[in-house]
Amino acid sequence: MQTGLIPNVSVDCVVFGFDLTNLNVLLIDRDFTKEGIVYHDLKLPGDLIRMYEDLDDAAGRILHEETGLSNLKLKQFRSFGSPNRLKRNEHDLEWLRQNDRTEEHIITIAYYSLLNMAELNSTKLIINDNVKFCPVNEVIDLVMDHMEILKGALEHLRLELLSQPIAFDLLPEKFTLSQMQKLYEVILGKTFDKRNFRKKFASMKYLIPLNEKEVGVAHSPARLYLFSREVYVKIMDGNMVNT
Amino acid sequence: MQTGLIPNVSVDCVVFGFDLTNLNVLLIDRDFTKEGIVYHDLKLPGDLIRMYEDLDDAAGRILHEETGLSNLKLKQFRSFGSPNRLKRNEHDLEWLRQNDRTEEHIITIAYYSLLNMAELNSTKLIINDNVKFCPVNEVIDLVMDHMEILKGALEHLRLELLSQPIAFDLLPEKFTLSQMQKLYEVILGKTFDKRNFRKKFASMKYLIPLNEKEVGVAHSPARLYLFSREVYVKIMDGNMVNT
DNA sequence: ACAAAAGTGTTCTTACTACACCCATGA
DNA sequence: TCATGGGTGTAGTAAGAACACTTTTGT
Repeated sequence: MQTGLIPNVSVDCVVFGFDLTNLNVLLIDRDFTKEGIVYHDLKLPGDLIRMYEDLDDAAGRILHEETGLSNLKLKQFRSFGSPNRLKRNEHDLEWLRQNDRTEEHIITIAYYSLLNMAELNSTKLIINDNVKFCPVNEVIDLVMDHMEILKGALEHLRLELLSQPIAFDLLPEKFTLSQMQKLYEVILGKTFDKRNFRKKFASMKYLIPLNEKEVGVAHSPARLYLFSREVYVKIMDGNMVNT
Repeated sequence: MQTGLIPNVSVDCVVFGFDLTNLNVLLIDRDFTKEGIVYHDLKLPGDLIRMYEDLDDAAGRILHEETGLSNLKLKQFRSFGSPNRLKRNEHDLEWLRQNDRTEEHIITIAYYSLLNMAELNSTKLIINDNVKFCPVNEVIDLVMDHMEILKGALEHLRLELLSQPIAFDLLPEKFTLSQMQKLYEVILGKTFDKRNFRKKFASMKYLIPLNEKEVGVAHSPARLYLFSREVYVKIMDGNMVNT
């Protein structure tokens, strides 16, 4: 009974973060030397899973090991198993050669996760200095098929945003409606009418207005809101038709 | 360079079929003898994939090998990788023991596919007589975690039905609106008002009414319709806001 | 005083809901 | 002639889209 790594199965994690301006994704620098020149290719956090390890557990463990982040909700969204997915360009081939891994066929299960960057420093820590958030729309090239995985995650994120209350995982605990609108605009890539946007969400009972206002802004401070998951769940249970 | 099977990665296929009355799923009889008694456990089509084989290709190949069906659109919908997913009950354990596979940890990529049973006999063939369609709501027990996979596929099917034109993959080429309504009712598990249902779909330009009627029914024959994927694509392209 | 964003209503159009009867056909 | 499903319209309600100005605050 072997208990090492499974050589053909990995997980990769797409961690999105919102800094109230841009949508960002967590990337790792894969250092790589060829003919004396150091290249800094970027990859998603991810690695082979262990024998007898649950997929979701593996995703959490690997993300923690590579970045220091923990307690994130990770959700599987797709698998990638093309036999040449590791060999997209010359850098990939060279890296595989140097690590003696040119004959590999690895199937990866891709996960995605959402995190609010505004509260990152206080509660969560990123350990390695080769780990960083990059604005999604500035990411133009990643290692292997990681660009495709990122695109898949984005697509998935857009669909989820329209049907699930996931915006609040990307926002600070207390947020303004303008911040929320900005989030929707950045992710969906279009603008919304302010009045219609506010009217729509004002009708949602799980958005709790606080008697508190923004501080430190150079204009009229906006009201802060809170997302109540309890209220959300209550409403959804009521809507359930299927027993 | 080994080119055999990957021992830790499989695909499983959930093939749904509609016979104008029930939603069915394709199952395979896993014969299994214990203490002289033959058990007929049911499983989904599925097997280990080959080294250097694409996941989608593997799903098509394995489904063809086990059932004879070919040219189905297979779509990946989720992975299952719990370390004890193969050992759900005593039958599973005994089967694994007899096949000397008790130490396995297999990650499976689950696929689903839709097929119209009315035209099955003429264009597609099922080769093995241990393969059969069973009404989904009569399936109460499957091998290993296949029940969970089936439930996941059903959930996925319901969501897709509400947002994609997949009903037509389950219907004959020419169909009546009542057949279509029946399909929606069976899959979504609720009934619809006939007038509202017809009004809604009458407004969809990609449903082409024919000057043709049902034959061989013991009542007033209904008009037949056709789904035009060209028109559907044209309409969707027009709606695209994202460039 | 000015710059920057907060906040607020009305009208129109479109989609969904509820609901009941007569008609055409084959047996 | 009867049983079976085919086929049809209206009125009410709810949700989304378009559209512009005044107020508050910090600098």
